[in-house]
Amino acid sequence: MTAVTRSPGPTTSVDVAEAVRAVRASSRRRQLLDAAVTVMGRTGFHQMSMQALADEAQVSVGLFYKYFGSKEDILLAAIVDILEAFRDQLQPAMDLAGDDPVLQLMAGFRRYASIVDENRDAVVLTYRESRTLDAAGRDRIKELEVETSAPMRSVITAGMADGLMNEVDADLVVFDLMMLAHGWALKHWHFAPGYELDSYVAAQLRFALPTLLVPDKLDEYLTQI
Amino acid sequence: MTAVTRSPGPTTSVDVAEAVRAVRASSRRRQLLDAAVTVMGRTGFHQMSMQALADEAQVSVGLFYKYFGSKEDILLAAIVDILEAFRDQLQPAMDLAGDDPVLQLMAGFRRYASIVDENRDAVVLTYRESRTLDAAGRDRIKELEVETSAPMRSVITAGMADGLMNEVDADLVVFDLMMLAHGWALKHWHFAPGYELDSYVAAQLRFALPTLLVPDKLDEYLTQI
Amino acid sequence: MTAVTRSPGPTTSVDVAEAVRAVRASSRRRQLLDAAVTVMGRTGFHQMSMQALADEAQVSVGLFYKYFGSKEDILLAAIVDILEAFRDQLQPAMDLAGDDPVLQLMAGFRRYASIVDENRDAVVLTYRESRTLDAAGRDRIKELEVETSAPMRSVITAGMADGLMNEVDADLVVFDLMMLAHGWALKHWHFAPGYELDSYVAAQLRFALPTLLVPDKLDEYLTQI
Amino acid sequence: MTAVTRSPGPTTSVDVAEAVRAVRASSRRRQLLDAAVTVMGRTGFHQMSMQALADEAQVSVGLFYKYFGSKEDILLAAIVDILEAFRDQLQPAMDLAGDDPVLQLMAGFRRYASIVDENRDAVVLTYRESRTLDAAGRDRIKELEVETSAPMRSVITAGMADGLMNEVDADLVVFDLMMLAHGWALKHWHFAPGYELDSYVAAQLRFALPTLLVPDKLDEYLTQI
DNA sequence: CATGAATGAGAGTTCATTCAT
DNA sequence: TATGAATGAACTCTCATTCAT
Repeated sequence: MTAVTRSPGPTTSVDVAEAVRAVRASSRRRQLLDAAVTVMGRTGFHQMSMQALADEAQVSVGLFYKYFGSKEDILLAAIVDILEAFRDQLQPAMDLAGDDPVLQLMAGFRRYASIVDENRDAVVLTYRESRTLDAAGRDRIKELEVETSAPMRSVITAGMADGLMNEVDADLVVFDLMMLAHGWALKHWHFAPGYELDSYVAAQLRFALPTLLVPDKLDEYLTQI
Repeated sequence: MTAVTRSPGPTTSVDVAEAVRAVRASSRRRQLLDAAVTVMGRTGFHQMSMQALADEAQVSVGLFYKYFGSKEDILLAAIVDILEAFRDQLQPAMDLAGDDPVLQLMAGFRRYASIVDENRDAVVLTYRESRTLDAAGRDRIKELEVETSAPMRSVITAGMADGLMNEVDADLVVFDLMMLAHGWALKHWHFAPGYELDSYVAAQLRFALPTLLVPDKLDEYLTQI
Repeated sequence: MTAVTRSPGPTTSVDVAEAVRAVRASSRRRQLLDAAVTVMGRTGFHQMSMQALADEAQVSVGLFYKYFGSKEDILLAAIVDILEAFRDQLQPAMDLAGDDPVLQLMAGFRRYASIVDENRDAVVLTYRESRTLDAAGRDRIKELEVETSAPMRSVITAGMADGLMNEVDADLVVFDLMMLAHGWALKHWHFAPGYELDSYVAAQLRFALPTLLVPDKLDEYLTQI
Repeated sequence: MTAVTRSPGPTTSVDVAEAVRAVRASSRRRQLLDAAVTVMGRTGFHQMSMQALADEAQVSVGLFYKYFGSKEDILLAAIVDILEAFRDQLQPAMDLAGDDPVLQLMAGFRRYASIVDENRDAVVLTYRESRTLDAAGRDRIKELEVETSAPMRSVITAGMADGLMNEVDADLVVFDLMMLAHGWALKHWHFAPGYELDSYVAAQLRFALPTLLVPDKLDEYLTQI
């Protein structure tokens, strides 16, 4: 399962051999990281032995130590990976929604939730294991989370400036939206029987939009959910 | 720190000596559990060694094994402890708020959030370590969480029946409210600089009430937050 | 094999229970250290696995880590142990030889060599493994070696002052004597077939004394070897 | 650092290309061996990883396995290398000293010490790591050491036969001289601050010659040191 | 009721060695 | 000839658990 959708990056291959090696190395890294997320999702970080991890990835234990400095490094890499996906994919998805701040916000939330859905294990991981990391790792995570929240926050600020949205605490609203999206992973045991991702997103938008929109605008958007 | 406010329980003290012993035993248990929550809050369950735990509680390692069957038992006890506090204290707090379902809901959320505040370590623990438990333990947790949600769910159902509240997905709303309350513990690093518990509760109520109330009722309640 | 002869130390047992525990602990430490020297003598420090060590000492691996911080600590303790034996037992042995500096020196060398003989493994260890230690450990060793050399150096200085001995480089002579004594352990494979400890000591004294004594005094002492 | 001065060996170059290859191979071998001695001198055999060794030699790990069968083989080769230098260079150096057995012995000791000086790391290695080798390797070392001692032993025997030297245990004296020369490497931390190689050699000759020479001959040679 | 010395299985990590390129 | 990615056995060290006192 290679859930994290990553941007390919420009390959200005000066040296072919080196490029090939780099690609192979990078795909190796992905393979290892994916295996790690899978196993951690199944058993948790601490219960995961390096041997079990190696078995899952179908490589030797030692190989992990060529790509990561330590077991904890693997955890950090896995968490940073998913958080970067959030950060990098939110703005583009919102841009596609046109100029309307409300529609942009809705698109942002929808994309956010779908990334959560594609990486449920990894999202749970960010909650479960961030305290496992050292201070530097934790700071990196918090930083990424704040960066991720930026596009949705600015669109709310813009909406308020335009008079489209009520005066709210934009920062709080954004973190609430992110938490509700995380809920799809965190409380999946509870929601999965009754919801699909789409219906969950729709329900949460119906929950959250009323605080943002004046009554007469609300209906207009609710029908578009 | 004995954060969990627990109901005293009926003391049918037939034999004084036995009662004293029971109390001491129970206070011992509390002492040990409090120490466990403290250490786990600091380092996490897996990083906590039984020796460190014994040092924190100022007793020997062996003593823990008189009160708990295993290290994992301690974790389960600590988590169940906090979840029982939620379950047992929500209804009473809501009863004190009178008959108005909206005011009851607000009181319930407020009480929920204040328990979260008093047991931030333990709440984070429920997110971090529930996967550590075996299936039976996890089921117990889920069960308690569902039980806890009952009072708030019924009051919303009642509010909708009375026409006081909009038609919403009551279950989803309750879980959302609980998640937002948990947010005070989970994202404390983000919210603590800008919020006190009271202002956090007020802000979240302003966020959540619009979805529940018809516009003309909304203002009336918002002023009471 | 408990080769290192150690001074018992005063036991002002205020608290009997504690004293008993202390004694037991100290004898444990000796037991573990003796096992370590034995195994290291057999296989060398790096080839010695902690499991093999535990097997030799007939205890569990974990127990070693209650008494020593790390494998390297065991090595340092073993080396320091033997070097302290040299340092502590040389002066007393020399004092027993009376006032004559030459006789004192001979007694010192004889005692030094007999400690070497009783701790051949440990002596070889000091040569083989001192580079294994960290800088602090190596410094401790050098310090002890210099301290050990003090009694023999002063007796030579005294002998020269009295006119009993020729003018020599006292420090060099002492280090030479120590190296020749070490030779009994280091080159045991070569000397053992032809020498007993006593004859080795005698031969080395015959080798070393001529440089120290004027010809007419020499014969007098050589007959006493 | 190519400290070991090695005899070129007979180059019966039938085929030039092959000779070139052989030379290159042999210089490769030297390069690898020198790197090994350097790293081992710095860190010890066991602490030296093949990767560190390859880095030092600026080649790949795999290449070492073209020239040596195993890591232990490298150690053996390094030790044998230095011991062969001793064995091969002692007799020629002594021959240059003329016919006088005493002067020959002095020249032998001086050469021996200077080889020690040029290969301090390697000499320490022979003490530190010989136990690391298997029985066959250890036997090879002992054999070489005995072979090395031969020229000095025969010159002493000759000296005694000529009546130039006192009756001594020739074998013991030679081993003592070698140990004292080794001391320049083994106790370099102690002697280096006060001695140069030359003054160390001189001091040790003043220490050792009195046992060999009758008093009236002694002065004559001491002035030539 | 309370202790803490002792256990030993299992963890993360390293590294000599191989082999396809 | 030379590389270095990959292996996996073996290592040191930790720590939950027990039990004699």
